[in-house]
Amino acid sequence: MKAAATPQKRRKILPKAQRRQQLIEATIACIARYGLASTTMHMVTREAGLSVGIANLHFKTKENLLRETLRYVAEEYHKGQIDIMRGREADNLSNRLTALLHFQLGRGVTQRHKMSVWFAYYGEVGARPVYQKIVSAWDRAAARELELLFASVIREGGYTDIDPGELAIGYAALIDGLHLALLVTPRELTKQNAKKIGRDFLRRAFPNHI
Amino acid sequence: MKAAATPQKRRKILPKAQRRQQLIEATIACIARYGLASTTMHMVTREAGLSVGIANLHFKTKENLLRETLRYVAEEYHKGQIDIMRGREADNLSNRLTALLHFQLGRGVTQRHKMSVWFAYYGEVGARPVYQKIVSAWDRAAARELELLFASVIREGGYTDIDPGELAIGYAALIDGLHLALLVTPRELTKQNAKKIGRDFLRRAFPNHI
DNA sequence: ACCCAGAATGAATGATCATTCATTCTCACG
DNA sequence: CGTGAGAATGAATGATCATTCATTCTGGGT
Repeated sequence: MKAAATPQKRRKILPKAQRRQQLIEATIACIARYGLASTTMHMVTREAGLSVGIANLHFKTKENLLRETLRYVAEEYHKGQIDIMRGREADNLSNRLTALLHFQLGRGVTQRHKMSVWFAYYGEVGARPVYQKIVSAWDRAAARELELLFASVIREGGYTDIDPGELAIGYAALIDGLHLALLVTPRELTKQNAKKIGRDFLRRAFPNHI
Repeated sequence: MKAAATPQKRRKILPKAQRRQQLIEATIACIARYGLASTTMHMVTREAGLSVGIANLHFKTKENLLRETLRYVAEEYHKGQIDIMRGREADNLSNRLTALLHFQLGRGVTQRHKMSVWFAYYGEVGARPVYQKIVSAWDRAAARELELLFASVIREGGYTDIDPGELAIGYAALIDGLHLALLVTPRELTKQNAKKIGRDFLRRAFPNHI
């Protein structure tokens, strides 16, 4: 008697770029579920529905895979912000501020598994200079863009006594802190409320705009 | 010929509480230097100048040691805050706000290795419910205290249109975010500047006090 | 001075994991 | 339809690590 026929998954050959993407997404899923510390190559490749060896084929080492995954996540988040800040559709500065806030605290970004991945890497930044370099490069780019936006708002509103650079750092810190609060103490803070808190921050700085 | 005499460290017997403390501090040092993921029991016990077996003697497992270490770190930080907020010396509310800010962004708390440990654990919160419970318990306590302080300030200043609970969450988020910025992009933000940003936040909310 | 409860040690064990590579399989191309 | 370049596989390997426990050592009690 033969063993019960396992539905024999047929091997599929795909372009390199596609496999890399698939592995990066599996990595994100595993980090969100099990944490950066206990994510193994077996988990990642199983999650992707592939064999163990595949990881080595496309990314030389685990370290490489983790690095590329961070690059992907960082780019996704920061590019999203920058696109909104540079956006031409919302020429109105008030609308642009609001759109930014809604992106930063909206459904897409504040999904628990996305924030988990984000902070998992932040947690290793203190010990891994490579991660710090990747994150800080994107952070700098977003901070510059935010400073420009705030400078425009300050000019338009005739606000005095506000340094756009400092306000940008403060606003970015507030948003990061709200993400952390949503992750750590979700019971105490709804996304709705987080948005209101962000909006209040902007309103106290730019009362004529918000 | 005998081997070069290693200075033969004499075995020392100490009370349990003292050894536990010693191991927790060694754990903190290792996490700060190598990260939570790659900290091993050998590292920790070597850092403490003791043998490997000692860890199992005082903490049943590695998981226990890490949990107790988080408890220690969380308590240290949050108790420091709460003590200031409840402090009787500074009966003046303005002074109390300032003292709090100086503690939160001062030399003691913002040391790189302390923030590293803090965020290392935050990074695992998404995957380890135990960590979340420990951190969120302390967070809640500090948030309640901060809300009371802000409520007093609001009453004294006759500020309208401010919800003390929401402002407390916002302020706490800002401070967390500033810690993150100090850790990730220290080049872009001095502690001096972080304090100014925190102070500006309070000033915009409580203009008569700051 | 002696003893022994239990604190401390560290070599040994077994589990887990990243990485390798001989082999199998696919499919674009002639 | 046949073929070979190279994509994909997964059992095997060796390294690392948490945990164990037989043994050694210490110091308070007598």
